[in-house]
Amino acid sequence: MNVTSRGRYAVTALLDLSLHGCQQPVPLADVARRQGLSVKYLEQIFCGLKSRGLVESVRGASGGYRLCRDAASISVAEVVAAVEAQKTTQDAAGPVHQTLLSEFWSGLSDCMRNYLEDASLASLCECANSDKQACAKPANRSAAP
Amino acid sequence: MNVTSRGRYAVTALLDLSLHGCQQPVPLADVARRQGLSVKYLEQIFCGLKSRGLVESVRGASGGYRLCRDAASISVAEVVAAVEAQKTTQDAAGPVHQTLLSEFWSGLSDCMRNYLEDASLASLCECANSDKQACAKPANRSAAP
DNA sequence: AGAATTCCGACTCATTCAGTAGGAAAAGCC
DNA sequence: GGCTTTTCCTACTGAATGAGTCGGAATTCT
Repeated sequence: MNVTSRGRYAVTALLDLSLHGCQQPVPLADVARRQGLSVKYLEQIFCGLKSRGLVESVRGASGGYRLCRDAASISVAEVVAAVEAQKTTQDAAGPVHQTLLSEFWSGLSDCMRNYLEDASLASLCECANSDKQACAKPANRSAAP
Repeated sequence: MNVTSRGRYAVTALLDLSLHGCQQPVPLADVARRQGLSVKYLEQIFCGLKSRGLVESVRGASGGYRLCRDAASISVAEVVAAVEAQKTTQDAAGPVHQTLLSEFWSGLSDCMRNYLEDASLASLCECANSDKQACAKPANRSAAP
């Protein structure tokens, strides 16, 4: 179990998607502009997201991405796992040198997983809206180099 | 918050220390032999452990390392932090791109920290002894390839 | 004096992270 | 039908980090 910035970006991007995609697909260019990321990097991330069935894509002009399921039913754990899984699926029973401690360490993973499973995209949206409506505003965000 | 294999080795090594060091210091060569690690690598790890006041050293022949405090008062969190801190102290408020999510991610760190703070070296020792007396017995442990 | 240890600092090697780049295929729009 | 917008695919780069090695100096016991 490991969370890198790629995983955090994935959550950010999906949050953006769920806030802005009311039904029609959202192009990555929009997400990129709003969140200050590169389209190319987002493509990579969404590749993993799609292969895990979290989003679906519409190709061609006026295409983009859309959540496959309700935002309330998508946990952060799933999102992170989707993009983390692209590279390696470690975290198995791997390095044997300490069988007696392996339970303890896998307990740590479980602990993290639980935390991430308890949060859904929808619940984060609510937080975002009440705390500070950071990314809810499509306007007033010019390209700042 | 991040746990690498260095942190896991540190816990392993201190566990070994607390099982075998009854009062006199334990040389790293012994730990290395029992746990299948290199002395050089252990030196590096114990450097961090010592600077955080978890162990004390005795130099020269028949020297070695000894726990500074009772095994029950040393949490795994401390051990991990000690060797993790050697390299970088990241995990601060760093990458700003998502202020709204930063609380959520730092909550994850807290979650991990709590888990690691709840376990002491002593408690792990007990586990080791009851589950399977892996390293508690100085005898009947020949080098099994 | 000699052996056993910790101590110190540099060094290597592989992997992973983060991000870029270029172009091909698909689909809407005029 | 051609143009544009988009996803898709695959490779590449560059920096950081992790894991571990190595050689030798300082210290202290026997």
